[in-house]
Amino acid sequence: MNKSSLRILSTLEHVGGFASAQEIHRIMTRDGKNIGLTTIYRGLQALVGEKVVDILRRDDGEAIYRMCGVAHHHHLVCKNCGRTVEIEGEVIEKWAAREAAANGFREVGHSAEIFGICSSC
Amino acid sequence: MNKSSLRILSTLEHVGGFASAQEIHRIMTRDGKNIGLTTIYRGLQALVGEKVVDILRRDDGEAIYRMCGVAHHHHLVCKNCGRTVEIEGEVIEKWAAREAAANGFREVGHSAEIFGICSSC
DNA sequence: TATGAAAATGACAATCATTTTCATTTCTGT
DNA sequence: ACAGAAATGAAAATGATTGTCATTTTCATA
Repeated sequence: MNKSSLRILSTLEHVGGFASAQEIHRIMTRDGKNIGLTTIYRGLQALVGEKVVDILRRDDGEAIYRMCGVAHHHHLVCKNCGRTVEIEGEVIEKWAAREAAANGFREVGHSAEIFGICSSC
Repeated sequence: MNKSSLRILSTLEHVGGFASAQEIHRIMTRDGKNIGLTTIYRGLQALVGEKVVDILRRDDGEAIYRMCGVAHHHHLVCKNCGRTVEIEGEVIEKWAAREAAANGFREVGHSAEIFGICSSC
């Protein structure tokens, strides 16, 4: 994690929600932080690689970034015996964020559950 | 719905899953169908407007299209005013199927909902 | 059949986000 | 201080998508 990545991360933290590379660059430039657009792209790539930052897409295809939150998990529940398995749901987080952004929603949360018949039943 | 839109739709039907505008153009050109890339883009836009075709994004941001199926949808709900938007949830279907299979579950169903504050609130 | 307005078409140029290149600068350890 | 490595950013390249505009097609009506 190098210095500009940290500066980018701090900007991302400051804006709160999502921001595109170009927006981040505009903001940092406006605020007197001196940084090149190229460096922003590289920094964001690095942060995404380190899973510190999430990337998703606006409707027009522009990539937007946000700090990774504490990704909450979901449940797989047996309709018959009630056995519950905790599962990973990163795709759901992205889906929720993307759909919400596409429709102009803020302060987004979601629920998702899978139910079926477990192998023992 | 004009003639080229129909030809595009038929191509899309033929390929089955998803295809980008460029891919559709490549396929139609290869198959001797004479059509310009611009017309493909316009036709796809029209089809999306008529809700005959769905648009989504590849990871690299390229737009891909498919015929609207009867794919069941999900809801994006405003916590404040209750406004509800129907949204696409193909990723959810896949996620549910994959996680269920990984854990040996059968007869799988799922629920997923996103909630937040809509742009008017 | 002829005609003219409106819609459709497609070649080409423009736009815009993102990536690549490459010369220069900044670090890092010795 | 010095060499080599990593980081930086300006500018050019890339690639998808959109805009422009002259030409062609469609189609209702005379």
